[in-house]
Amino acid sequence: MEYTVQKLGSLAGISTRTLRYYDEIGILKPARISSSGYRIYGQKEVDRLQQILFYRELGVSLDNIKDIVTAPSFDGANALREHREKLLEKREQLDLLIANVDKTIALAEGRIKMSDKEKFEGFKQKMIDDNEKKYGKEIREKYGNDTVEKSNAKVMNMTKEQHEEVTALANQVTETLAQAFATGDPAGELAQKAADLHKQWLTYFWNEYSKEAHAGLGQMYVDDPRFTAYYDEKQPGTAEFFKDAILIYTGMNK
Amino acid sequence: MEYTVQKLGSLAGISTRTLRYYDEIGILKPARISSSGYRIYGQKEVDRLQQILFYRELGVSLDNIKDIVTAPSFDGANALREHREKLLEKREQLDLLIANVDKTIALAEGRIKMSDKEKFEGFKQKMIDDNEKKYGKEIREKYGNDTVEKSNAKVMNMTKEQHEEVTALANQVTETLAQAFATGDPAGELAQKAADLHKQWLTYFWNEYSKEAHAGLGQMYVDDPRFTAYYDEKQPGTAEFFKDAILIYTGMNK
DNA sequence: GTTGACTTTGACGTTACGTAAAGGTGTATA
DNA sequence: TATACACCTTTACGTAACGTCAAAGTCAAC
Repeated sequence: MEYTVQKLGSLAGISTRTLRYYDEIGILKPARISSSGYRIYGQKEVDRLQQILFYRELGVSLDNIKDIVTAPSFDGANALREHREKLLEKREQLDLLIANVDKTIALAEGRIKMSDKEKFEGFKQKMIDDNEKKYGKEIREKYGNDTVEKSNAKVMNMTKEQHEEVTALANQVTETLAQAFATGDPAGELAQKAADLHKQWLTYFWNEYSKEAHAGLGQMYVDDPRFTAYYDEKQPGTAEFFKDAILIYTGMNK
Repeated sequence: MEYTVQKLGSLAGISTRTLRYYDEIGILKPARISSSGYRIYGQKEVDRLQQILFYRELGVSLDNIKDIVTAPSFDGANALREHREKLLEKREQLDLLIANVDKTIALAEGRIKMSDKEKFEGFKQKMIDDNEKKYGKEIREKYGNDTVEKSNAKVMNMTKEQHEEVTALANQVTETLAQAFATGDPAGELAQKAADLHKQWLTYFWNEYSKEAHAGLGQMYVDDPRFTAYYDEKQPGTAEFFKDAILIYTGMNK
């Protein structure tokens, strides 16, 4: 399939001027020029434009995009995976912002108070950078959880301290579970510790704890696809593993 | 609390030049000018800057932001709610992009094929607009679910058709449940229909269906805070209601 | 009283295009 | 065959939201 500027433009949702500009700065040159001087784009160019728009969406400068897509060692699949990572980060940033808006609405309605510093949380990339320095890459996963928990805290009307404890516990569960999964033994010390942390976490939400309900929840982690996806995101099989660990922990594994 | 340019700048994560620019275009003027000509900002200015950055984050031009925040009839709380709506939309757009990246990775690995048109899905606001026209506002909720299901489909290695069926079913469950909740009767026709649709949905993921497991899952929707938050998002109490409906449906309500 | 970190007002530079001007091309229709 | 009209071209200036100097005044501390 061959495209002129307008055809490619409307396909990709961008202006013809943009395509000419991309030609000008050498980021996307047409496959060939027709006898009358028209720009003609082909399959390769379509794919490349897709790449360019991906990165543009992320806020990467065209200059940098140029480096990325023209690098001879350009590994498409790998670049996409990195790209995906960045999109996920951006979504987390967005979640923070949304949480901030929720808070601000509550503030406007006089339900809570906010410090000046808090008012800018979510805007600042800085915050995330700081966390990255402290905890390294895995903080991203945590932040995802954090955001989820934050929204839960809202539903649960938790105090700030309670919420922090709960978040810390949830992180510990995730970490311990990941370590435990590496051992492969659901009856092992780590797996049992994960189950115990999970119990502690649950007591924040349950009025009374029972082994049966805990075991049931473990089973559910395998039965409900949403949960399976949640736990298996990093390591497929984690949900199943966790279920086994909880069944052993609660003594319901007969 | 009073702030100079740098103090306010570092608080909000922006440059001093930006603050001076905002003064210049009349979007954020300092509370007063010190005897030596320094810009001094107060509480009102902090709050206003927060508003400005909110809208900036959304991609609103400073010109439009000016109209928004200087309007005498400016309803802060309402503006925030609209803002929140837009952020949620933006997140959905992001989810689309992520889905697209996932697809493209699959493409790169030769697992699927994609049309040129599909390659630009997620970039184009147009698509979302089209859907809005067709289905109205509630599409947003659906899209949220859709995205969730999409990621699950990936985990489950579904075919495209299966995925579509599952998504449709999930939407029906949500809709029927919402209608049923309005009746207030978990034993009523609508609630029982929701439970039945939920069963159908589950059979896509479960190898064998049992009333006990289904009832257990219903109970879990109340016990696990993440699920409660999920179902209660639109209407608090929905999770509890759904649990009751499922217990009645499965005959396990004794 | 002199650093050094702060502030001020210009003023020009930058990115990623938008927009208009002036003109050539392709093809359907009168 | 003319002409209408939607397409294409290059050239060039305009723009938004700042970044980045430069030159000069201010403030607190040693």
